[in-house]
Amino acid sequence: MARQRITIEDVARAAGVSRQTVTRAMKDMAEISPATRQRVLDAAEELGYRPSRFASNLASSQRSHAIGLVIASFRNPYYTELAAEVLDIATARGWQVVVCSREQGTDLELISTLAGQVDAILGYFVAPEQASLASAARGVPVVMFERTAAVPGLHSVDLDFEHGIEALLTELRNRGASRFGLIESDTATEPGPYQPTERRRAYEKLAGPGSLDSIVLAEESMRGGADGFQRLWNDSPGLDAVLVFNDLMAMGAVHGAQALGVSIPDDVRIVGIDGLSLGSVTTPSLSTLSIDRLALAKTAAGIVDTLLETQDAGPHESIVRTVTPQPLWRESA
Amino acid sequence: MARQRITIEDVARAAGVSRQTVTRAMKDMAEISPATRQRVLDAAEELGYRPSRFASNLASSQRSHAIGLVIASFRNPYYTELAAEVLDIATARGWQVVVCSREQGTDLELISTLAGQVDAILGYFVAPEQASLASAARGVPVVMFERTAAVPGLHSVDLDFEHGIEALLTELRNRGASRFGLIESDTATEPGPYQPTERRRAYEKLAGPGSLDSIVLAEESMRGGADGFQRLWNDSPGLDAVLVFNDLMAMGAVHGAQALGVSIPDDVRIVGIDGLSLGSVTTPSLSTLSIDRLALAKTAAGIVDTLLETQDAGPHESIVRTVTPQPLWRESA
DNA sequence: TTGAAAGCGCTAACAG
DNA sequence: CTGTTAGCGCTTTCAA
Repeated sequence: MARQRITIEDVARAAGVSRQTVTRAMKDMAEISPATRQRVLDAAEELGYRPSRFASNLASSQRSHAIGLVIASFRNPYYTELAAEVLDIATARGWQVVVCSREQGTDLELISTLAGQVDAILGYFVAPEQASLASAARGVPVVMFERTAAVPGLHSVDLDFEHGIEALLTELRNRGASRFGLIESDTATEPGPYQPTERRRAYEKLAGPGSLDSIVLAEESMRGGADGFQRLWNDSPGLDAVLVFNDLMAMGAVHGAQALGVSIPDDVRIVGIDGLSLGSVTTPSLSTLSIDRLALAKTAAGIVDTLLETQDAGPHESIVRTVTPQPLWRESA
Repeated sequence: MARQRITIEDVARAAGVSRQTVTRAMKDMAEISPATRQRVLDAAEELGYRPSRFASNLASSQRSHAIGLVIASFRNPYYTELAAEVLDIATARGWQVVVCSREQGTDLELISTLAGQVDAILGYFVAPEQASLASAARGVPVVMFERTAAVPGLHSVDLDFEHGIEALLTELRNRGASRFGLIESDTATEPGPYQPTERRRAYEKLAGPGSLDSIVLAEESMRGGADGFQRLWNDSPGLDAVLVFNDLMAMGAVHGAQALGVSIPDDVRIVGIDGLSLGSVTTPSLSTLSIDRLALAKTAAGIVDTLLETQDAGPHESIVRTVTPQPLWRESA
């Protein structure tokens, strides 16, 4: 037979008082005599009483807010630093944050689980099927990073890669580069057919026909970057600049190049995307298209503010905001 | 005037059905006609209805579990990798995880807030006053990392630095080192008087009188490590081995040494603590006392399992388990 | 200073 | 297939 949970009722009985008196004792309220207070506390401790967080939240009027955050991985500092920013902002607002990584389930599973626990969901989703995401969220607003929201109930903080990459290419050309390569992530899309990322599309569009010489897919890790660079270098001699999907892979690419005896930035310029602080302490330090994670977090939080305020007014049209990455020139390019 | 929350009652009224029928529609239950189902769903969408997670969790018998995790920082991969392990394990058990960093509040504040939201708390705490931690937790069990629990309601996963550091020193001596230095964290203790960390105590005890030549305090970051090394090197000529509080600082120390033209490991051996995977891709790669984060996470989860099972049987004596770090020899030592 | 009553919003067990 | 009746465990009036 399963032991029943110990409730406030049990404590009240044990201490010979009413439930209300137990509440008074537990919450250090004023109107209670020290004697009964102590008696109740002892009884509670004796029984191992622990208030139900669901019951107390239900009964009390001042609701607590919680948001869910889904990052792609805990093994990439970009995401953990973003999580740090989100946590700071959430803390300032008194929100709890439930953090998950996309490695723990499919988008739909994660959203569906979180929807039962939080008031809003932020995160990185693949989102090929936005309608199903929205329905999995059962009315809980979802703010997606780097995926333009197109159905009600979903919202987004987009990244304007076109302008960022344009600035990058212009300066790269000024510095004498003319033959560009790209190392692209092979896992940035859901299981299923590979789809070019927005980074790639922006790059292809801007590099112009002929000037973008070669593209390889690689695993989204440092090792993948090293490997990708070596394939690229072998397949496409004469490259003088390589853009890499993210900084982690770019740091790997630098390693891969060094292992081949290729000098950076003399033989080839390497540029990442993200703006990790780690990139400033490598040798050479990493040039990159920097994404302002604080701005991302703030923007997302602002959307949630709006949504939470109007949450009783019916369904909400998509809110779409944009953050523009900025080139950050260091030594590798 | 504040708008009231939209409840299941409102939806029922709007759709002209009972509350129970609304539940049936929302949860895709069997016994309902497609027509009314759709009508209810439409009404719910129209009103922007979102079920209260507190009410539904209270009412349904199958409770959901959540744990809180407090890490020291999101800027140190050691902690985020630990978080990744904890998340994996929690996910496998169907637990939600609320993550916080110690930068967001004092130990007491964090514990007190989390106590209202979760069923157990894991984390890094300074814990000079264990009794107050326990009382802030209001009966919610707390599992501390690297702090031996000494009062009921608190539990711990300790690290056995003595054995780990002993192995480290023995091998370092075999390799010819004899004059040791230590770069210690200045922030590993709560605001207040500095207290030597367990790492330092173990090191001092084992290095023996006279063989431990110099100790500096430095900020717990890469920059702090670089700075610490330079002070140490200037103040204490003749050192041939330096142990550093953690890998991040050790990587900084390596940089600091290189900036001074000091060769590693020829002029001085540098050893970190943590076992970050990042340490394998630096130049030179970092030797370290590796802490098995998966083991830490598993051990903590095991304690929580025990606690959750017996949660109705009264208060719980402290459970204390230990994990022993292992030397990991790479190039820097 | 304490107790009794009335919900919070939802789900579960029954009836119909 | 649908509605009614009870709670879940706690907090909040309001009396006493």
